[in-house]
Amino acid sequence: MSSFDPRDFLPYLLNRAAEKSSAAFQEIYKSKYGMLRTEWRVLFHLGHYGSMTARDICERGDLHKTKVSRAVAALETKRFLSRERSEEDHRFEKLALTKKGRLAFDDLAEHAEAFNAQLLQPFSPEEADALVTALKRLYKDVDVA
Amino acid sequence: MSSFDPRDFLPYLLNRAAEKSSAAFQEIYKSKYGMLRTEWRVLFHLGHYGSMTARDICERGDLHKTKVSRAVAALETKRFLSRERSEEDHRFEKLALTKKGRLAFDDLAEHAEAFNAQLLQPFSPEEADALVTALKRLYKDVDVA
DNA sequence: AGCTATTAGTTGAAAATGTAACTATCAAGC
DNA sequence: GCTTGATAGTTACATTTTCAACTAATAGCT
Repeated sequence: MSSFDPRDFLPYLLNRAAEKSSAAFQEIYKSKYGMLRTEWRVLFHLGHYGSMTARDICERGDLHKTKVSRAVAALETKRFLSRERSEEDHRFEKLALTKKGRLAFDDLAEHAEAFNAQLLQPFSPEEADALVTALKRLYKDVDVA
Repeated sequence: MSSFDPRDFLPYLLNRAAEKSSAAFQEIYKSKYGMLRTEWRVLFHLGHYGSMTARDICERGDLHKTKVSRAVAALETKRFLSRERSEEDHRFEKLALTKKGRLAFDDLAEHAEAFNAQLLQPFSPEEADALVTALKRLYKDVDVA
């Protein structure tokens, strides 16, 4: 038929690659730690950047606050993180990984790095770099009124 | 903290870009035709490749059959497509766009192409090409046991 | 022909997500 | 110090998605 191929449609290509790679990696944190996607993301942010508030995670991770709220609650129940109300401003709560959370993060971060490397393996360093840069740029530029 | 940055994690970068670009484009088919994401995808496949079965759409579009089943039902209700049982094999049904469906597709395909071009605008033709190729390759390579 | 395995597609229940409304706390202006 | 408005986070409800079980039809083996 006519027109341009749906399989060259960027949102479609992105979704496909995102979904498949996320699903593949999910196997790991799901089977080892019973985590959901959002929980894994929250864990990763806390592990990498250290203690912060839910709001920070929303911003940094581009996650909706309800998602984060639920993920935090779940992670707390499973004892991967703990909360502490801020003294100065009682609306905030500082989130921090527990020892268990830290261990899980250390383990998963290694897996993540290896997984990432594996994904990028077919590409040259320059290609890999270009891809990452392009994805970031794409994200930034989307307003497209 | 330590380890590699969660924001360089490819599944995350992909998800982010996918979600944002899909959401942006969704505005169009949602407001104009009241379609959902999966419905739009089904429409696009049928419009571009012509009549086919639900199964074909699943394969080509990498969509789960329940998603397609429901999207097809919804599109049929809205009179964007019609079904016809195959004579030879009664398990199959051939799906085809109605006139209304065809009009919607023609319109949306134009929008899609423009949207795609806009997404790729910040990139040089070579970069754009490299990106598309990389996304396809990425998708293909993911098994990563 | 008759039994078993596959395949196309649907459906129901459980899980996840998104939207919007809500609570609680703080800030600012008056 | 009181009112209005913002902000952090939660919750309720509707919509979607996923998973697994299901129907219906065909294929293949004996």
